[in-house]
Amino acid sequence: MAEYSKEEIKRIEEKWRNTWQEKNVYKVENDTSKPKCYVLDMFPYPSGAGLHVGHPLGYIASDIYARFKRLKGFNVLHPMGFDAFGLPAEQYALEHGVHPAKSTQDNILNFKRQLGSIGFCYDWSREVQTCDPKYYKWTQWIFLQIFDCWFNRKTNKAERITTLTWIFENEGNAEYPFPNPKFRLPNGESTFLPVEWKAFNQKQRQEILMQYRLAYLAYTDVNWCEALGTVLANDEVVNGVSYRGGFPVVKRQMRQWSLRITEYAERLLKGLDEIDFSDSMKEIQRNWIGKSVGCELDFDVVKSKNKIRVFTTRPDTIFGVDFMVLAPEHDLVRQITPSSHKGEVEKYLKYVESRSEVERMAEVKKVTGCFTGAYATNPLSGRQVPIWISEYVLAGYGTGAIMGVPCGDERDHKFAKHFNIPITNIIGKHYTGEDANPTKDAILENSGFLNGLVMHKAIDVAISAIEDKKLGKRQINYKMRDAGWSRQRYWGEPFPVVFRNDMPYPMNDVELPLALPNTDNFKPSGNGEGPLANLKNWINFSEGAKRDSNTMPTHAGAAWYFLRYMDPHNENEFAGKAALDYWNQVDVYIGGSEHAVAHLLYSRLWVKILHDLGYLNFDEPFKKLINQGKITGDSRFVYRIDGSSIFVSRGFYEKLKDVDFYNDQDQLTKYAEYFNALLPKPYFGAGGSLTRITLVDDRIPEEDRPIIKDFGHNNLGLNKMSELRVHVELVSGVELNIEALRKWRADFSDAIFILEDENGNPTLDSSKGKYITGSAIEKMSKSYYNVINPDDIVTNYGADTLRLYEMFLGPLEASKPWITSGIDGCYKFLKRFWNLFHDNNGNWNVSDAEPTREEMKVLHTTIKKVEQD
RNA sequence: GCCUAAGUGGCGGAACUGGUAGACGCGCACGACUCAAAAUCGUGUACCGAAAGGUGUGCCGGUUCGAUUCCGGCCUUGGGUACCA
Repeated sequence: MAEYSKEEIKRIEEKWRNTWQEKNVYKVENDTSKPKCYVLDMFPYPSGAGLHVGHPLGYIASDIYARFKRLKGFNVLHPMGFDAFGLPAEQYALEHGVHPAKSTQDNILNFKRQLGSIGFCYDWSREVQTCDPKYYKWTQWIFLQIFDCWFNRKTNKAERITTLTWIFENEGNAEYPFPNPKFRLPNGESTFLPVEWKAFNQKQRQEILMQYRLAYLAYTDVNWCEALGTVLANDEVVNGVSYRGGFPVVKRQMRQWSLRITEYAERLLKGLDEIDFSDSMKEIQRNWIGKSVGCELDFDVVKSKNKIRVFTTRPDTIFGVDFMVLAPEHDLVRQITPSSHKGEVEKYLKYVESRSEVERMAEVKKVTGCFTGAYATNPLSGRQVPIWISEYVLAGYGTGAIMGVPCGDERDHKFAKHFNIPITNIIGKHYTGEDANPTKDAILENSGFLNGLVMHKAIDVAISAIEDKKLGKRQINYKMRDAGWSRQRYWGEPFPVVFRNDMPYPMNDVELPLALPNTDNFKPSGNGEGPLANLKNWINFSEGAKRDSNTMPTHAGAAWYFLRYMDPHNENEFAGKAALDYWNQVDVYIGGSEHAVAHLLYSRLWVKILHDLGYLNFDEPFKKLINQGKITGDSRFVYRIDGSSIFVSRGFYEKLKDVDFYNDQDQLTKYAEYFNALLPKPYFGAGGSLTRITLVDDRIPEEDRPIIKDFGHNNLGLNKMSELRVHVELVSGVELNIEALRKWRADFSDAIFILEDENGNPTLDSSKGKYITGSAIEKMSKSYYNVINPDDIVTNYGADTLRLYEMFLGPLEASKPWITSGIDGCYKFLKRFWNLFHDNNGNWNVSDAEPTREEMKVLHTTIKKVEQD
């Protein structure tokens, strides 16, 4: 066959890319009689690093599917765009003084060039960029729709605020309690009558409505990250440090926008049953929502009118309550503490306050607490139990108070043991006295009217009794919190509201977009306000009117971009009704599992709200989700003897690493002699006395010779070895290219490499032996020298080889290593395929002869198989 | 700990609803072409065994005429998650 050089590959691919572009072959129309298919990739954040081979994996899969569906007669929407707002561009601006708009555009151009070279069939005329004012106009508009609605728990959907004001004018709010049960009117009440509503002034009404709005302002505990100068969402905080950068995060109160996603907890949970996500993905979302069913009940505080309300999923264990625990932040702590215990309690509260989030996270197992001196009465048994406070009880979950059942709950058990609180056993031999047993299968003992019942059956009996006696009620709790929606950042969507008299009012549709003002000052203004606060004229744009100095999180633009693709140039609506109805749900959505909680939940939420408001006739955005696996890197290691510049091949490393370097003198002597036999002069040997052993470099004159390492044990100078990563491109397979390595890093230029020959013997002669490297599969990272850039593959082998090989690596969903050795196979495969239709000179060569029955059979079997696969 | 996915040759991985285990590729070996190498093409390649034959899908057991596939128990690895009462 004709061989194609790199230049020819480039020429051919360029030619067809240009042809496709000129002829608009991938342009998609909205009005067509064809059935639709919507194949979507998670749009990328255009980072400065460009694409690596992991990025295109999902894009290639979706591209193949889109192409297939198109050939099968579907009208396929297969767009691409950019999630272009975000923190990295802003940080880059701070460090390099480049405006985020500029660096973002540069990065987008680079991404588009890279995507283009892989030959994707996107309809680029539908491209969206979340930082484009024409786009974020509608992000702001949708935000205002969310601001303008509330969740009606009776109809189980979002409704316009006007329906709520009508209710307040006619019925008051008795039937529609505040979503936050702790909220009180200035008079201390939680309900009001229509006459009271009418008497409220404008600001008071707005404050009450704010309690119901699905996008609302409130003073909330937020994750404040000093280093980033911003607030982070819960899912941007991992183990008490920031997801990006790993900086410490502390709690802080700020007036923030939030989305009342908790109102949708149940619908978000139920919706999972209707959509085709992987089990693990659904499970992650379920865990995040964290539904638990149980009951709330009140314990009377002895010699006081106070009641402590607890939430429990195990009311069956109520007779096993040996103590109560309040969160340190609980409102009642100071009220119930008698003066005799005030000192102790205040001391403990101080201690808790001093504990950072990081410390609390790191020392989860540490038991701390303090007795308040007060007692509570068990409403069912009448028994009095001590009330403690402890940081293991969280203020933010349930009621911020628990009933301690040490025989059944591990944490309660540890607490009781630590503070010597007597433990009541209600589960007989299921409790050994050593560990708590959370079983539901035990027969209850010492449990009054529940005696003799199996625990899982007693749960319902106990709840019924509690409800009958009006001690409490059945209750469902969710772990999920409302979503913090303010960011103290520059590079995001401004909030389209105007503050008058400290309350926000929506801007008119015609005033949108509220453009992000231009500035060169991206520094956070400190004390919680974002860079926009530096622009005094913009913030205080007119008398008595202020703008919000925060911007929205990147999730905002990403929460609805899949809708904009349907009608990307519409200037009157976020997308036209006809387009929305036609394209409907995304049929296949491909992207990484790292967006499991944030992006997917917020997208689902926005779609549900827009559905409730009548804009969409579907209430789940993604019919099917496929999570492509990560492509991991394939790193290469060399083994350096510590403190020297001698590298041993892997075979010796494997043998030596198990040797006891301090005690196994015989083995070490063997290897030292073994290596010494090769080296220009003896290198390994006694570098000191028998008691003090040092490693020295014999090439340095003795008087200047520094002690490189002092081991104190073996006297051979043969020390432990370290693994060093070398660039994967310096290695073919596992054989190191030594000359390339010497050039790669100057400090390796004089290194000695002990090679291994076929029999595993050491040699320095490169014609007799090889340096074999170690290898490991780990994440692709610049610092691991294992990053593969798809551009290089396209240049050397062409786009088709890259595409084929990425699909060939293994199942789309599995994470798998990028091992370059296999790419030749795909290249050869394509060449052989090409040769089927071309002669030796590269000319098209097929026969027009009538196919035989046998040939037709093969053809159709193949078609069928390809289609099914 | 809990949830979840997975474990098959030297390697990446096939095998759809229980029906010939190892497709395809890498690697390796041999052969053809070549003065030679590369490229290309062909043949072989799960393991043990000279062969006949036997053994094999993480381990132990079960259901079945038949199990990589279903059931029970265990081991290992990846991912998620955790003072959530």
